[in-house]
Amino acid sequence: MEPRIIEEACLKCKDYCCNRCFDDGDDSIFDCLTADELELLVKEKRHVHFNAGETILKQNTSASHVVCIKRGLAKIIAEGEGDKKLILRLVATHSILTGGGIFIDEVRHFTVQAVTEVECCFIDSDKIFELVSKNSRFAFELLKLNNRQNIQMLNNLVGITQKYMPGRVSDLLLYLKNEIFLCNPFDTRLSRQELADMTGMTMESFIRILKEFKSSGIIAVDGGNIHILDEEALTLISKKG
Amino acid sequence: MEPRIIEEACLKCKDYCCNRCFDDGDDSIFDCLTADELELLVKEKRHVHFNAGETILKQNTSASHVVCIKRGLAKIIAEGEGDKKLILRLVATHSILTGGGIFIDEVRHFTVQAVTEVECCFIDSDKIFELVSKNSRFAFELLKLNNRQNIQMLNNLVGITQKYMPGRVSDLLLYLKNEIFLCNPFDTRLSRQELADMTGMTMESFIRILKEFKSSGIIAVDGGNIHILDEEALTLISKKG
DNA sequence: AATTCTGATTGATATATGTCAATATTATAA
DNA sequence: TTATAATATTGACATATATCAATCAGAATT
Repeated sequence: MEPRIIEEACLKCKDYCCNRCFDDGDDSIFDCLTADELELLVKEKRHVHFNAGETILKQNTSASHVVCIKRGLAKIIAEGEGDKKLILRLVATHSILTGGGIFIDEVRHFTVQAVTEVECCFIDSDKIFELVSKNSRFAFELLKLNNRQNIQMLNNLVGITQKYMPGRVSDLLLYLKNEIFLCNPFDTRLSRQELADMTGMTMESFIRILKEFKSSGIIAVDGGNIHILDEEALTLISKKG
Repeated sequence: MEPRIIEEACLKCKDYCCNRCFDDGDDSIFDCLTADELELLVKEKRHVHFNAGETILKQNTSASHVVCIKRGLAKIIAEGEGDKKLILRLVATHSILTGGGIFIDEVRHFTVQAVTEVECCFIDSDKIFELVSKNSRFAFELLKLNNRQNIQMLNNLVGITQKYMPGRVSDLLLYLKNEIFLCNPFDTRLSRQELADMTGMTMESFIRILKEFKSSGIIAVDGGNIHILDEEALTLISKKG
């Protein structure tokens, strides 16, 4: 992949941003843009740094920007009535947050909070709209992104409503390993409370299941560091509910 | 809105199809199409009739078509392991089903089943793809549709995970009145089992909550016919969880 | 080292919800 | 109409999960 004009522009604005910054894993949603379009997108973007724990986007505020996570890990939280929260998913390096409803009501339907230090870019939603109407391949990519999130949430919904706690914890552990950290002994960087909030259960209950798994020899746990020893067992537990 | 060429074509194929057939409530997703594009879309569409109970689309089959509901009521079901099912939402006259993952894996992630008699059109997905790349306004409309479903599912997820049964039943009743049937004493056409499947709870539990509401004077129930007497009370119960 | 503090763990108990079985009601067929 | 099945309702009971309180471990501070 040859470097693009945009790299130059980014060097100019001294935030080390490049097209990799907009790479969503295997195939970037921004790959289909021309140099000019990419330039348009990035020209007035703002590069922002967050410390762990800081709120990047807040639920119920107006969704005027799209955020690209350049480095770090963040959690997406749906806040319910009275403290109750559900962590929908994590977003890692090279993810794009189109936000809850930028195409509908321009209101964010969830909060995004930094888990580690996070480097990200804020891009004006208008720019995205402009590109959607200019470049249909880009629109297609956005549809794919949206679709993917839709399916993930569907699976989440079905899992949480139909499975017992061990099944849900299994799903979480497999998700962390296979989709977020991509390595086996992985360091979650998340508290027990946060992990529990990803499964829709209490911290205490979560800990109990984790303990069961540990004493069954399915996993090894040391603080936030989790090692999956028997992935097959987890898959099985996930299936049977 | 002046009639379009397509009406003529439809009279020809004798299924009374017209551009209204693609009207998604207030603003049609197909409004932005030119006559030629609409023609392309509808030319090879097939009009299909389903009896109540019949399966319109089946989960895990390939998503080669998009379906427009022209008349009737259908339910969208996420099938889990072993009989377990969750009814995600209902789709009524003038809805469009882009299907689970037409933009990703071309696999359907849910089943759609007719509740009443249903008249609908099957349109080739390829046609949709073609239009997305030809007409960016259409792509934008699809993004909106997708986004709306995403938000609805998010609210559903939060509700089901964070609310007690009375709150969930309240949500369901308000949904049925305000978003599906749009009138107050409404005839659900759904069995108690199906209603329960929309809230992620057991039929027996659902019936008990319904009975409580009835004896509190919040609703009146006669078979499938439900009359909301005190909507404020339901809203309150929904809020407090 | 002692002290505080925060997060993790464990235990005892409460409760929301599910399960199972019995009965009532309505729909369907003969 | 009677007979038969399907669905709805109710009750008694089981259990998954939450709640509350206590203890423990490690980090941070003094």
